[in-house]
Amino acid sequence: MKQDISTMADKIRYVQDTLQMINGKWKVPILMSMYGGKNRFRDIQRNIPAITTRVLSKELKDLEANKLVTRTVHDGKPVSISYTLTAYSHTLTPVVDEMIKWGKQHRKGGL
Amino acid sequence: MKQDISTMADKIRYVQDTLQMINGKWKVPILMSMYGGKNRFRDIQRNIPAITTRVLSKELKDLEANKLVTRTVHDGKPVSISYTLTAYSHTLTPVVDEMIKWGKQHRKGGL
DNA sequence: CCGAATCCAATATGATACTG
DNA sequence: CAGTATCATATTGGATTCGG
Repeated sequence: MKQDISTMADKIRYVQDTLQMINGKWKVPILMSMYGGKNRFRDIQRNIPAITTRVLSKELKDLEANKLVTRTVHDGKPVSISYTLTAYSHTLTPVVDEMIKWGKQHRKGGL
Repeated sequence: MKQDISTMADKIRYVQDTLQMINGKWKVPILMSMYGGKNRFRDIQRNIPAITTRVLSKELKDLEANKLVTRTVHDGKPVSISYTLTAYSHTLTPVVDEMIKWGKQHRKGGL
């Protein structure tokens, strides 16, 4: 078995890289709400309490720029637009799952 | 084996709770840099590239308010002050470890 | 050394209204 | 429905200085 020879400074840099991808209050919740498949803007918004269209719009653009979501325009009358998670975004699942676990066990509001 | 019956809305709330504890660019790196034991302000600052005293001061207060770190004043001439992690802060280890792993595998700068 | 105080810039978030 | 535009506030981050 190999041991982890990363220095603490390395680890801090890794974490900072991760944080840059999912920074802010909204990105992880948005990704979570999209797990099902195709998602329309309005549906995502309904799934995230209290997010405004302005913020959601900006966050979706960030996520797209980071290759975590894909935006697709479906022609038709009227055109519909859907957002889907990329395969890449699924690599974040272990991180997100640990965050869910922690929040569940330690939330202040009680169970 | 029990299944997880949390709804997506629940999970989103859990994650939001977690995010509130570790929000921002600095809290997780600060916690990581403190793993060794007692830490003085100046040492923590040295471990986190580019953090200023103002930010570190504020973040340490937040972390203290959230019971993740303890501030101790050691009498003497001159007095010295140390920060240590609480037992509670160690419950975040799985989250932090996953963030390290992800950052290590996906960082843009290459290995 | 350990911060607090001050000043300021940059981002993030929010409320509301509006367009195609 | 899927956003954009505008305005306002809040939070964060940074530079510098200063006191115990």
